[in-house]
Amino acid sequence: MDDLAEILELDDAGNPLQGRIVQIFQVACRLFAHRGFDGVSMRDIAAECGISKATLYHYFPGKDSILRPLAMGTTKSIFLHVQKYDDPTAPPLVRLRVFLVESANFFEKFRWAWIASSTAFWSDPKVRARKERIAWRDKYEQLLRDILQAGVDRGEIRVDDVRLAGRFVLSTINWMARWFDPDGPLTAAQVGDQFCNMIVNGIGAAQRPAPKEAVAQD
Amino acid sequence: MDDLAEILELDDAGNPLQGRIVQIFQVACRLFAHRGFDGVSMRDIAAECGISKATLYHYFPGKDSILRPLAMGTTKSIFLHVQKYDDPTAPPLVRLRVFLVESANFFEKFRWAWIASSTAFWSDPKVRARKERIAWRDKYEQLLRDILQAGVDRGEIRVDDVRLAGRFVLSTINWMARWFDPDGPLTAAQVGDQFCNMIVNGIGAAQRPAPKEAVAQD
DNA sequence: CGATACTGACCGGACGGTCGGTCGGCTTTC
DNA sequence: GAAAGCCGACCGACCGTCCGGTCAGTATCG
Repeated sequence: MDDLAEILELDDAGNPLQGRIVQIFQVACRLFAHRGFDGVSMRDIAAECGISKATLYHYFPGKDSILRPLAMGTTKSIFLHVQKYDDPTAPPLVRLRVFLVESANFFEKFRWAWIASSTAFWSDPKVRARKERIAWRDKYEQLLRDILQAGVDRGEIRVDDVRLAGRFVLSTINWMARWFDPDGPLTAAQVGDQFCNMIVNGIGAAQRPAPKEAVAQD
Repeated sequence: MDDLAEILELDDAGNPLQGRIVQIFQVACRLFAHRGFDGVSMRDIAAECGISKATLYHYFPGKDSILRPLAMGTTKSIFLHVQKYDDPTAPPLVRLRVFLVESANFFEKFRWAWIASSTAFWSDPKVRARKERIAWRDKYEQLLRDILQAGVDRGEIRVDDVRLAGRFVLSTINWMARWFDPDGPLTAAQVGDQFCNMIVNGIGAAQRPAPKEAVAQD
């Protein structure tokens, strides 16, 4: 189960979140991930938590206010997580690998929150906490672009369009939410690592060294 | 506007679909793509078509029966479309490029149907015409894997795991639905083409020839 | 005692879906 | 050729259900 307390904001007084609130977040984001925001009713959440719907409203003023911290916390935390592991002085290809592997690690650890958060983004383009959330998302994407640009500047990465290349890289991570099976043979980090190999070296076999030699492995 | 008549099944008598039915499909899939299946009511669809809700039910027995042919038609048609352009005797790297570019072309032409269809798949994993639809989806993915495997067998593609590589390739196409702007500077086909460059050659600049030389260009 | 956790009953409204019926155009019949 | 029969397109009104959300009240606890 995702340890959501790590990625959720503290309450107004700065105290850690109460158990019941964390439970509601956990239940809600698991349900949102499976059935989508509109497919989950407040009754469902309350029942799954073993409390009445009125009690749910005792803790949350509305349905949106359950989703918003989830989406916000996830979007903000993945940036902070990846940034924490990024060493701007390291070789760009190493930074790129760290970016991918740590994004995958975050995805695996907070899988339900990630999925709930991305479907939320998708299902409702109008009002749900867009601005601040998009700002964090942009920082995340910008970090990737910075890495790519650094690689281009150093002559270690060759792309025509850094923005397009950034979307190319993010596609592979973002789409994992649709098919990744935690019980499958590979961990998310292993998938991120292999994706990085393909991103950096390509899958073509034209005259070039074997993938292992092209970039540092851990 | 998507020309949905191309990808939708004919009626029971084999006649082309009536204008009103096509209109309903077009309106519905545009709305589904924007707000999600659950975010669109039958009233919305009827109002957008300029008819009453009762008339809508005159043509369709239920809400699901609007979505199902859309999702089915899209999933089936993209396979048929890509297969039509695939030449199994061509070099695998050329076939891969055709696969990507034609997938992108299909996406651009039937953008709303594609998006509506993929959100539908997502929002409800239970009953909505799963079996047959998944069968077409599998054929589409299998065609890509066949291309990759052919490349591996000929020594023109180097991957550890064809299935994982297939997901890698599909990620880039599937995620386009989330960011592609038809009014942007690139056509979908151009994006697919550039993605193919990155997939085949990688973005690393390690000692290897320039992308243009590594694979045939049209 | 007051504050907090909690509840069942309830509300207005939107949902998917149904029903009885109107209307204009096309056949059929004499 | 016109009356009769028919049919598909269409509509307003309505149904039961479930939604998000509210509220008065109770149990518990420091």
